Parts: sequence; C-alpha cells; structure tokens
Amino acid sequence: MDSLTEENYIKSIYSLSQATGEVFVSELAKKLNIKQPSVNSMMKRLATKKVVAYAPYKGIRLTEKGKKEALSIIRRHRLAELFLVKVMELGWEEVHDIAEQLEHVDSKRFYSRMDEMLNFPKFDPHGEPIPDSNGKIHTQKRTSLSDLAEGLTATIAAVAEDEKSFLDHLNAKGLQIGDAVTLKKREPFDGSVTLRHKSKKEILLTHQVAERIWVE
Amino acid sequence: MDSLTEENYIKSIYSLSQATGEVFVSELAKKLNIKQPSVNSMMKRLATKKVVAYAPYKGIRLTEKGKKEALSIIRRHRLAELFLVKVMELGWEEVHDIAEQLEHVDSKRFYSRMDEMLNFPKFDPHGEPIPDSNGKIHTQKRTSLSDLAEGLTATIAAVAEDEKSFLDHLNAKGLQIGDAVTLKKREPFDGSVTLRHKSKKEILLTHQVAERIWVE
DNA sequence: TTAATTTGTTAGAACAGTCTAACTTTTTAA
DNA sequence: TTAAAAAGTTAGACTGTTCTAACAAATTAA
Ligand SMILES: [Mn+2]
Ligand SMILES: [Mn+2]
Ligand SMILES: [Mn+2]
Ligand SMILES: [Mn+2]
Repeated sequence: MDSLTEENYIKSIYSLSQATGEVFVSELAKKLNIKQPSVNSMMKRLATKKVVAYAPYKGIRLTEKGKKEALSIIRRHRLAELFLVKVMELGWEEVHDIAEQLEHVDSKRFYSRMDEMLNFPKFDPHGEPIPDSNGKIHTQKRTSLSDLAEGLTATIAAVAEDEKSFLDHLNAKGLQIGDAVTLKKREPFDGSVTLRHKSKKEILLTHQVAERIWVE
Repeated sequence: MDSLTEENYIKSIYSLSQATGEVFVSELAKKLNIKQPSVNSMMKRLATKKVVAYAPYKGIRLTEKGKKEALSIIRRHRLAELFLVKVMELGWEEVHDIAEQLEHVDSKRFYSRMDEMLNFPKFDPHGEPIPDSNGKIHTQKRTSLSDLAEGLTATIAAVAEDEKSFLDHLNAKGLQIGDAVTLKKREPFDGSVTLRHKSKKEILLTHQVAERIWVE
C-alpha cells in the first residue's frame, strides 16, 4: 500500500494536525527533519493518492482515507510499545524507537496476536489511547500538570512525549503513569512546580517538563 | 549500516554459497527475483563496501565481514521465528514471512530480550541452528529422509524450507519436528516414500517433499 | 503600506534500486 | 573445434526520496 516513508509522513501529518485539522509544510519539514521542497513534492504525491487534500500555499489535511491509515499506523505503534513493555519487559523509555520500526511490519496476524495477548488494551505505556481495529480512538480532554491548581492532588494519566531523554528524566525523578501527585507550589517566576509524591520526597519539575505530563 | 535491500542480498549470498563458497549472478538473480544487471550493479556496490569479493565473470563470495553480517541477519531471523512460535503462539508455517521483516529491525535490546525469554535457544522452529551472538553456528551433517534406508526409524530434525506452502503440506500430513518415522517403502520409480508414524497412519511423501526433510 | 521576513514552490541534481536492450565472455554441445 | 546457449556486463532509462539554489507568495513589522 504505502511505503515506510509515506507512512511516516502520514503519521506526522496526523499528529501535527490534531489541534486545527491542518499542518503547514514548514511544520512537517521541521518534524521530519526534511527540507521543505521534499515535503512539498511528497504532498503532491500523497494528494494524487487521495491521502491528503492539498492546494498550493494552503494547509495540508488528511482525507478520510488518510485518517484511517494514520490511525492504523498509530494503533500498530502503540500496541507494539505496550507489547514490548508488558510481554518483553522493556522499560517505557526504550520502546518508542523499536516501535517506530515495528509499526511498519505488514502482518495482520502479528498485531492480532499482540492484541489478544494484551487482552485488547486501551492505552499504551505512555498513557496514550490505542485506536481499535476499526480506527476508533478515545480522545479525552486532558489537564496538564502545569495547569493543576496549588494544593490539589491528581493522578498521572499520560505523558505527551515518549522520547527516551524525556522518560529518562521522569525515571530519575521517580514518576510513573498512575502515580498520585499533589501540587505543593508553583513558582510564578518560571512556572516550575514542586510536587508531593508517594515516594515521600518532594519533586521539582520545570514548566517544560510539567506541561508534558497529563493528569486527571 | 546496510540497507534492508543490502541485507537481503547478503542473506541470499550466504545461503546460496553454503555448498561451494560462491554464488553466481544468475543464481542470485533467480533467488531474489531480480534481473541480472541489477544484481551485477549491487555486487559492485557490496564489493566497494568490502562485503563481497567480486571479479567480473567470477563467482561472488562473502568476505569475513560479509559472513559476519549474514550470520547476524540469520540469527535475528531465526530468533524472531522461534519467538513468534514460542511466545506469540503462531504456527511454524506462518512465522517465516513475519521474520523476513523483523530480521531488519535495528535494536540490540529487542533481540537480547528475545534471546533471554527463549533461554538462549539453539534451534529455530524449523530445526535450523541459531547462530550465537558472536556468529558461531552449529552445522551438523544431515541425512535427508529421501536417503534413509528401508526399515530404519529416524527422528525428524529439521526441514530445508520454511515457506508456508511446504509447511502447510507437512501439517496436512501430520508431520512435525521431533516425530519418529519409520521408512516402510521407497518406490524405485519416482522415489516417493511410505512412512509409519506415531499417528499410526501410513504417510506417503513424494521425493520432492522427502528430500526436504532432515532426519537423524 | 511598503519592506523585511517567513513560507512555499519550481527547477534541476543526486543516490538507491530497479529495469530493458544490446553486447561480450564463457560454457556446452554438436 | 566451431556454433549455439547460457551467463555476465554496459549503457541508458525510470521511480522514489531527498537535496540545493533560485524565485514567488503570504505574512509581519516598521
Ligand atoms: Mn511512541
Ligand atoms: Mn507511546
Ligand atoms: Mn525463515
Ligand atoms: Mn526457519
């Protein structure tokens, strides 16, 4: 169907267009580390394949077909991540890079067995929802830890990033999905927050980190 | 290091050159379903990469570096096949195609976890030896079922092919690795053999099938 | 509202990997 | 030992994916 390269474009278009429904060539180029003219010519190609709707100088948007393909890739990625954590006992910080490769494996059986073994899971190791095999995905409105009111307690539901360096940082701070945290203090100057955590220790996070943690 | 395409060439060169130490462009072209000129230009490329030794009109042979790479790919392929059978409970007939993709996954961790989970296995689901992480491989001399003397009993140790259609055929006949079979009769006309098997049934195999079954 | 900046496009090149057509070398068989 | 067949090579082309250089459009700021 699509090449690995095309799949990676589709996935990025999906995630970058979440908010407004469209992405710009410049954003995609930055995300994929590819120059703008390359993105431009790929958009022409994906447009002829009816995966994106694209008019010169206008934003890029996925067609229904494109959305379906994006969700299918995201499903494979997240199922793979969870499989790597739950079945293969890898750390949540090391699975993303492997899943980037596994998501391109073309085999219904491989993924349906994962799904069965994991008992049809709803969330990946980073708290992100796993689209079902029909492409349905649970999108809940989320509160960032950087917006939690002082004094309130909440549970870490997900992280907005699954890059190793970020998760290594959370590991070092001792934070995991499911942990309850109480927001003790927010510094008005730089937005950094101090948390109370089950570890009994106080944890200090910069704004940059706190805003990537979703709580509920 | 190498592209997926290069890895596939290297793997094929390794298996086709097993017997004599070299392969010819025509053999490689047939195996890979690629035209001879394409193989020719790839050989030039692999030669500059010091993966093969290649002189015009001479056979192709892997360098030490090339052999090491081949064994590493074969290791990944066979580990993946066994993982798919033992951990993911797929059938031995459906794992080869998936392993053809998984073998190209670039992740030491992924494979070392498989190795651990499988307890450092020595053979894949088709009875083929799995090279160790240093590239050492157990090569035993094998007897083909088509050469077994009449009246003798032997154990199925491996199959020479792991294509789905062949294994589906063995499944239909009820044959598996580890099964004891007694050679009741060999037809001189076409080399087909009749076996006695634990299933109590007599099994008839054509020469074409029997010669792909290794016994010991 | 003009000028600077940012964003996007076109043109043209390059590399990986493949092909067909045409030619050469080697092997096989008459 | 020559002629036919098989195997291998070269030349040239094409697709996919990417790049740089140059230019055009849209946006932002003076
Ligand atoms: Mn991920
Ligand atoms: Mn994730
Ligand atoms: Mn195989
Ligand atoms: Mn095998």
